[in-house]
Amino acid sequence: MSPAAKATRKSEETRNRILEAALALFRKRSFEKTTMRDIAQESEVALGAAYYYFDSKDALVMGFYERAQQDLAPLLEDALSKTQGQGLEERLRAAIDVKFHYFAANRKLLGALSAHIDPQHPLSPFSEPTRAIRERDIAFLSAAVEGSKARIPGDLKTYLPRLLWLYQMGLLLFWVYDRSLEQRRTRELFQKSLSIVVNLIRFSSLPLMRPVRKLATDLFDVVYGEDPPRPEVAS
Amino acid sequence: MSPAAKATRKSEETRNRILEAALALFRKRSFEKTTMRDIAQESEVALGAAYYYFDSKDALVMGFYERAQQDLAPLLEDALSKTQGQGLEERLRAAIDVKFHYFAANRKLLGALSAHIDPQHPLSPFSEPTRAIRERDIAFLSAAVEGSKARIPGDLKTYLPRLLWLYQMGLLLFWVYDRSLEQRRTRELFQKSLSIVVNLIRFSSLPLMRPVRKLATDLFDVVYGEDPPRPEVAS
DNA sequence: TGTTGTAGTTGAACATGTTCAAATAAAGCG
DNA sequence: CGCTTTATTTGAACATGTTCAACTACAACA
Repeated sequence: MSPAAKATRKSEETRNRILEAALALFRKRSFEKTTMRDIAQESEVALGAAYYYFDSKDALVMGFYERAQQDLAPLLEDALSKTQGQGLEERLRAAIDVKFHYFAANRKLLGALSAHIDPQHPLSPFSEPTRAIRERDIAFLSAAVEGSKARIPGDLKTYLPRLLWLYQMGLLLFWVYDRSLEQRRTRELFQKSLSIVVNLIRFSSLPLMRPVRKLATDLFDVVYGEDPPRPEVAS
Repeated sequence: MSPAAKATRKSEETRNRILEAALALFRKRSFEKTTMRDIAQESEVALGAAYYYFDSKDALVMGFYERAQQDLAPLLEDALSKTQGQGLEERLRAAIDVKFHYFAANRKLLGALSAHIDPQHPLSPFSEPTRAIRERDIAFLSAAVEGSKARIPGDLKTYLPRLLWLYQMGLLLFWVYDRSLEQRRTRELFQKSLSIVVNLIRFSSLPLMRPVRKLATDLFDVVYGEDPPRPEVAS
């Protein structure tokens, strides 16, 4: 191995060690109660070094999110290929179940990631920094629809994946803060709501529902409309 | 005036002075960029005194919220009495408009109040500390429905106000983060969505829609279900 | 091999929300 | 009034996220 490659690897190892230590502490003690000094100590680097690898405490959570997305990709592909050609409900359930499983050990930690509504906040599920992750996620829901038996009218095609992403996001959010035993309520909500969602899609896909679809998609366009050029931000 | 009353008044004045200074600074410079030291200086008290009157920086926002609710009550009553007996759409529009108007000067500040999804966070719109305010708010929506021409089926009666509160909350939230010029998008959303909401209520109130209503209310019960007794919290 | 530049590392210093023991003022009471 | 208790005020001290100038290690290169 070239010396340069060795250095790169060492640097990556350090970065990884810091991230691991951080996530372990976050899980053990919650995001809020873990200090950057704790993380530095646990990963045996100086405080400043942690900031050399991660811009902020939030960036560590972002690191978790990115890794999650990487881990999830093959799992989701697997779930979707196993349900290829089945009903939309089965495919959506399979995809969303993958996430519940994957995040089960980090349920609380997920809260740090989604605690902010403000689209300007880096960790918000609606922020610019999380855009790439969000879009890859939406692509999976798109694939779930595509590979199912469901026939979706053309005027819904572009909207449905984002709507389903919102639905799934709501479920995960509810789950994160679900204080019932073993998150029983989330399970019940998932079960009941998914069937309703799928029936709603089926029903709204009837040809005579076209005007209703128009109402919904118009509304969606207002919400998702592009923001105007931002005013200069003093830096 | 008795000395005790005088003291009470003086204390109230100090508290008020701190709150005013805080809100003025929040408006001028945003919640985040205002420090407690700024507030203390502006209101001419020591840093510690600010904490004597307000438990935390967040508590100042809570103070704003409480005052807003007090100010809003007569305005809402007025709006509702003026639209007595009119359609649900008019009454809801009137009520929600009152809020947009009232909060217009504090739109950004409202963000500090609603930035947190976590129901455990004191400032979350779903938290225990904001419960009283929330319930008074829901009561107004209840009154808006009651005094309108709309006939609501019995099985929806208890749910509708809370659903409308969620709707209104969503609108306000969208507004807070709406970066379009003069919040044009929020206005458009309000306009279009309100009509859809009212039509949805009308439609779902048809006798033959009873099973659909049952689906919806069951779902709602899962979401709003009581949490089990909380585990002891180490203090 | 010596030089130089880059990547990585360090801990002190800073800003800011919050706490707290001590000081002061005011109220109540005999 | 003098004493006691309570309310208010003070600013130093603390915890923690973040920045930064200085230092070290090491690779590349003449």
